[in-house]
Amino acid sequence: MSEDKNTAPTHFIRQIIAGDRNSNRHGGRVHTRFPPEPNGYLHIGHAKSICLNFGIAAENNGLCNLRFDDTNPEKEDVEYINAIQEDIHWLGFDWDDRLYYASDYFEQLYEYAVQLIRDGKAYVDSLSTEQMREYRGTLKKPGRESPDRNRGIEENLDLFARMRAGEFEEGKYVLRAKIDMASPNINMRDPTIYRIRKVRHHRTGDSWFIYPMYDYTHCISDALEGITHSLCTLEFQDHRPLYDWFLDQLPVPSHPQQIEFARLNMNYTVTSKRKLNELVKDGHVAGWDDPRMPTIIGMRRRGYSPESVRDFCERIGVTKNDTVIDMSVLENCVREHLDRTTRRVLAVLRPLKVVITNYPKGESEALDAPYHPNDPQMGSRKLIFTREIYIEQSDFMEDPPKKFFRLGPGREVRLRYAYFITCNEVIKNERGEVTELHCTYDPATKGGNAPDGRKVKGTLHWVSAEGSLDAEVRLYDRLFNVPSPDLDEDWKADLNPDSIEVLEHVCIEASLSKAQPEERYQFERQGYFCVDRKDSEPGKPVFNRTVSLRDSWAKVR
RNA sequence: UGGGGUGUAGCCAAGCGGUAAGGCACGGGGUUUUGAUCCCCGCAUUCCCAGGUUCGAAUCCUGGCACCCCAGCCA
Repeated sequence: MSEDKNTAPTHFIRQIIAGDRNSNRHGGRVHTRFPPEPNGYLHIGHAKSICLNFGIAAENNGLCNLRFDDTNPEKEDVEYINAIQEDIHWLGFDWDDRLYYASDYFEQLYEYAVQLIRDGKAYVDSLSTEQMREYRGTLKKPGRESPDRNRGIEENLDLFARMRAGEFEEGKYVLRAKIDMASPNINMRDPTIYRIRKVRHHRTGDSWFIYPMYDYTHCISDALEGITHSLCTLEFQDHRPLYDWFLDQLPVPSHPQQIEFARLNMNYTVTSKRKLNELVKDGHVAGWDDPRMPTIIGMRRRGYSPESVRDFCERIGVTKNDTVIDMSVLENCVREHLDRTTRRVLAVLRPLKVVITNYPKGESEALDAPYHPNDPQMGSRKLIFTREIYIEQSDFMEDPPKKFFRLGPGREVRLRYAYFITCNEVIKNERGEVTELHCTYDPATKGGNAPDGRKVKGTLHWVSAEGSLDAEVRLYDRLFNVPSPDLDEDWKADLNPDSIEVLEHVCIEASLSKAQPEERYQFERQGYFCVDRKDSEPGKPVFNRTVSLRDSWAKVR
């Protein structure tokens, strides 16, 4: 988080709440809720809502509930209920003992519905879906009243009870609120509040044959929980009159205020549960936690820190504007946090053997290497230097172009924290591929400093060829706590940079480098989350040694 | 004349009648044992447009224009 905010960051919701506390509205309380439907995994868009809801509550000494909006059993599953809770915790928020389910209120909701019927404010309708659409009118033309609209109260009561009892097939009847078929707001044209669904519910099992609709359920759930500020996205603005209508008709314990804000859109990123679901179901990705996914768990696997995501949500602000956040904002948050919190290690992914010809055979020495270039507090570890080492293949060019700063024939570079070395001989195989380099080192440059003050343009990562490579690479596992392949057997094969596992290792360090967008992205294809690396032009090497975040992202197949 | 929203830089975003914050991106320079980090400097005479009110307008008024959302027995 950027704690150096000199000006108090603000947005219209914070202002509204400050005003409400000031005027003692809701008794000065602030109580929010995060209400996901358990029909998929949480993504970056939800993170915005989570940070907003839990954040607003914390800032105002209030509370934030977690409530599963589980009114549509057809799409929902316990798998999601568990995953969602883990994701919220990972992000750093907690609802204490305030975990609720809309389904907890089914009985109460039913009683309220009966009350609406008694009051003549709801009726059982037998119109089919198609008929109802027809009767609803259009955006510009008012709707017509259903023939069932004036059914007697007793008959409505009887029918509704029998709907609950499961006497009717799906679609036979619905319960509708009796409001205004001519309303310019289509949501007010006698919205459906209960439908018959003979589907097993993940929590209530087979005890219900009817399920309440969102509009009816959400406002009442909020009211029952004593929510003061019900924050939701812009598309629900038109539903607010309905939200208020239900609460005005019923003897609910409180009347929360609904406040809408714009949902998050990010370029190159799909924030649609439906589409993400499709990617998983159709096998385009390995799962919800595939590192390419913009899900919380996907970002987590990529090595993003929760602090970064929270910072991102703070930086993008909260407004009613339709916006598309540039991905670079998120990436900057990740880089910024990782840069100051992660320990560095040296790594070689595609090894090229280097023999230090003037280094005594069989000898080795331990060199001190700090874990962070700018933070001595992080300590250091010893690197074992030997006659044979590996460097990154891309750190050597036999015929280097002018802007290439690294190793080449006759060139001198620094091995980080070790010595200056000069390349004297290039060994090739039958196919003409470089397989080994013969270099000499300057013993006077131990630690990487030249006593005579001479400079080198490049500083290379390296790793001893004698066993310590594993040790150094393995540091990633311990440092970043991510699963990794077994590097013992054949580390060369396992270090295939096209594999997701390596990607995860690389991501950490990778996140620290910037990249040119043009080089990195290809765009969303057909609305899918599908980002590929645009191949760099043949013969035009990419000099930035650190694999970039976006490269990594794209390299996964 | 359906209804509901929104227009401040390439992308976000403060601003709430007193003379355009900040971040990302970008460009230039410096430090550097990661081509990283870090540090400087630059980046809207103008706020969708046009009128009006005012000593003074991004802020108030009038009229336009553009974009987004709504016709599930989804949420």
